[in-house]
Amino acid sequence: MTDIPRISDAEWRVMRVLWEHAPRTANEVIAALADKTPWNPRTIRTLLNRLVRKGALGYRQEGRAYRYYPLAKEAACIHAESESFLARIFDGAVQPMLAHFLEGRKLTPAEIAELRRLLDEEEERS
Amino acid sequence: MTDIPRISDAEWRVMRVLWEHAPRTANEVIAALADKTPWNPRTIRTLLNRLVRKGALGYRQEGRAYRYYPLAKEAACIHAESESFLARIFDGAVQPMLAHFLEGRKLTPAEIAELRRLLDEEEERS
DNA sequence: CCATATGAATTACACTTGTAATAAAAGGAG
DNA sequence: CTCCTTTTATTACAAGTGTAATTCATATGG
Repeated sequence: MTDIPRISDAEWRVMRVLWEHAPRTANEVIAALADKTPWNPRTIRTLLNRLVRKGALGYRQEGRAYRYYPLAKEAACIHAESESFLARIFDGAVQPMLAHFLEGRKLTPAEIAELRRLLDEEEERS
Repeated sequence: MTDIPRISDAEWRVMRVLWEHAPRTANEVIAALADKTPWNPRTIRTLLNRLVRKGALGYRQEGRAYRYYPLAKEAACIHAESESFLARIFDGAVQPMLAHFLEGRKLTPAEIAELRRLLDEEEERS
């Protein structure tokens, strides 16, 4: 589980469903995605299958169906993707990236306060 | 130019070189990437070609060679990619994304100050 | 016990991507 | 004018992706 499988765009949608709550059968995953995506159930089954092969999901047999659950940890996957994005688009420079997201974006006062708090923490640590 | 071409990982490296300074010949691009990537010059020429076909680059003939320059605007591409990343990984939620990047990351005091300033601005605008 | 329906497994298929090699064109060295 | 070199254009080729359809196995209703 130390090596993070590379998860594609469509696959992320599936992983998020299972990170949110697991284990789930294929049909439950399909139901959860029904109103968020226009995907054919076949497509979702294919994605589940690929994720198992990649080692991102595991499953337990239950009756004639499977119950899937994540093997890859959400935090680790988010971290990997974030670093990859940062390197790709901002050449690894955090500050310009943060500036980009702050600029011209509407945040609630509460969110701003929370971010300030994180900055304070960050400052203390150094 | 309103529709942003989808630029791949390797292609981004090339675009960044040309956004930084343009127009440039293929050889100049190759030289600029020589110490940053292990790519064969052929590979870089292929990427230039694909980017032209995608409409991300244009070129002027100059003697027997081309001088390439960006057609897609950097800011627009960065924006598109950032939104796509945000949607994909954080389901569009900015605050958790920012929190993720702030946590456990080393920023210089100057960078922290700059981010505070951006938060102030953000606050004023609302 | 058999046909059907349902789930998983296999196969499909075109497009993109990484990573080049080869072909074609055209200007400069002799 | 002809050959070599340099540059662009075309072709290659496997892996990954989006998006399913088809096949295989099996539990369940009759």
